Amino acid sequence: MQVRSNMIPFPLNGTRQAQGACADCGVKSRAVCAGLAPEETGILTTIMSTVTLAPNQLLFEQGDLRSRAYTLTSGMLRLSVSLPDGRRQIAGFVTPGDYLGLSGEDVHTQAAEAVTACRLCSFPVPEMNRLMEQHPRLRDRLHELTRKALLEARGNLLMLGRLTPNEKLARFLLGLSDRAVENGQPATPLALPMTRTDIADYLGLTIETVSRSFSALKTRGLIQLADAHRVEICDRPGLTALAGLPV
Amino acid sequence: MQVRSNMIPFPLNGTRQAQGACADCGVKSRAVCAGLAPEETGILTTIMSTVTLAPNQLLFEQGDLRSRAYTLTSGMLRLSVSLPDGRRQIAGFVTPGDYLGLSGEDVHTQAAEAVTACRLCSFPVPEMNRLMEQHPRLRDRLHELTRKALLEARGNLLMLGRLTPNEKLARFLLGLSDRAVENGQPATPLALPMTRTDIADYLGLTIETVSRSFSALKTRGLIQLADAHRVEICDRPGLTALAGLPV
DNA sequence: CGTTGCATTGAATCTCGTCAATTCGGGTGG
DNA sequence: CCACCCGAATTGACGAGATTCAATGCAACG
Repeated sequence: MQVRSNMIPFPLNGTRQAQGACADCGVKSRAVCAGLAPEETGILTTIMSTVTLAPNQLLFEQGDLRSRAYTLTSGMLRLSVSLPDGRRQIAGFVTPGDYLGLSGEDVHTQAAEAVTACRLCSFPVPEMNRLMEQHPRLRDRLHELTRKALLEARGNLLMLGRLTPNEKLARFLLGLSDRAVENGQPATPLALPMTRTDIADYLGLTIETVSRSFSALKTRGLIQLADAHRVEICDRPGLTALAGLPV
Repeated sequence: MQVRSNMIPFPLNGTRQAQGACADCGVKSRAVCAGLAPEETGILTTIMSTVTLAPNQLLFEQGDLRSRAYTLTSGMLRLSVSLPDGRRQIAGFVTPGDYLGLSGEDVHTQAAEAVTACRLCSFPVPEMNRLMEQHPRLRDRLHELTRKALLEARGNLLMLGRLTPNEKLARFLLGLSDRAVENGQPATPLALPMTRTDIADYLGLTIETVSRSFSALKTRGLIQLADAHRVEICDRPGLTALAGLPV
């Protein structure tokens, strides 16, 4: 059983404000927006507002009514499912451009919390649904993102069920690195904004095992740790092989 | 490391034949077809053919080109991902009404094999895509099924990462039971057509641990085994509590 | 009636989780 | 500026629990 970091309920530090500037948005090529024709780029603006979150702040909780959908524009979130006794599984880390609300349920089945300070675009669900009907490209884009999310979730099943701790960590680091590249950051050194507890809950391990796995990868010369939250990937092919991934 | 059952490559026992009878189909209320208006029910027939599979027969393999989509009408399939060294994770068991091809990739990322004798409707992917464009309801229905699949996959993450073997087995049995009910069968006794190896690869365990968990649930009076493939659920609330699921 | 494949059970092993101590780094206040 | 404190991460020792290895049981089939 592990102690969770103090959760800050949503409206405490959150701010919402109308904002019309999609033009200079850094994630528009990867986000939902990417599906829209040039003349449509503005349609989301009409129903959109902006949210900011402080680290560890809760965006929504398991069981909350889902009234809004979101696109993360900066920062990182974690999506998690918890059992009554406190065991927690992190279903994924949300990086800029990702959309929250793909599974489309009425009530949230997972919680979303900020890992780092976050900035999001927020859309009311009913309006979003209306826009989807009116704009086929938006609808198709969301469908496409849902399919990708399904592929990713299924890939994680193999990881959780059949990989060893070292293999899990290798895969985790490579996945984060790929996402960093997608977001225009270098593949290495890699920032690990989340805590060891988060990583453990993502990989289905304990923080101690995660820490030992970091040490194991270091010993094998695959990575180096500047500090606990900054990894240098020294041997990417080696890491890839360990992770059991295709070259 | 575990030995796999002998795989039979696809065209060996498979048969394909044109068939026009959706009218008396037993799964049309749960399958893709459920999204179609009465006058549209026939549209799929025009591009459809029928496939039958013998137990353990391979429908497609990881890496195969995805040329067809399917709806299972009877029997059971397993979807699995394997590592080069033979470790395998079963992503899910496919029951009647389920659709194969939701994630929409060009190349299959998982294998599909028959657990029992199966009967499927088969659709060429290009024609299916064309139909989706022409029939919004079909498209929406597939989107809806994709969302459900995403929810299920995410639920399985918690199971694989954080549940104990007994809890995993309890959840597995309850899930199967629920699906049996959806397909018009009694909630108990429950048929387990798959092998212990399949169950182990689904739950991220070994066959021995699966077997011991069955024994543990028996000892606690939660279930009874007529034989290895037929379970009587004696204490559903008890099982539900053990699985950590809401009542 | 022997063979074969699968499931169960037992015993030994080992990995990972638990508990506990130590280190490290960042922030605060004197 | 430094001492102190606190939370997080690392490391070590130990033990529980799952895997591995091995033996037995059981049912289907030729």
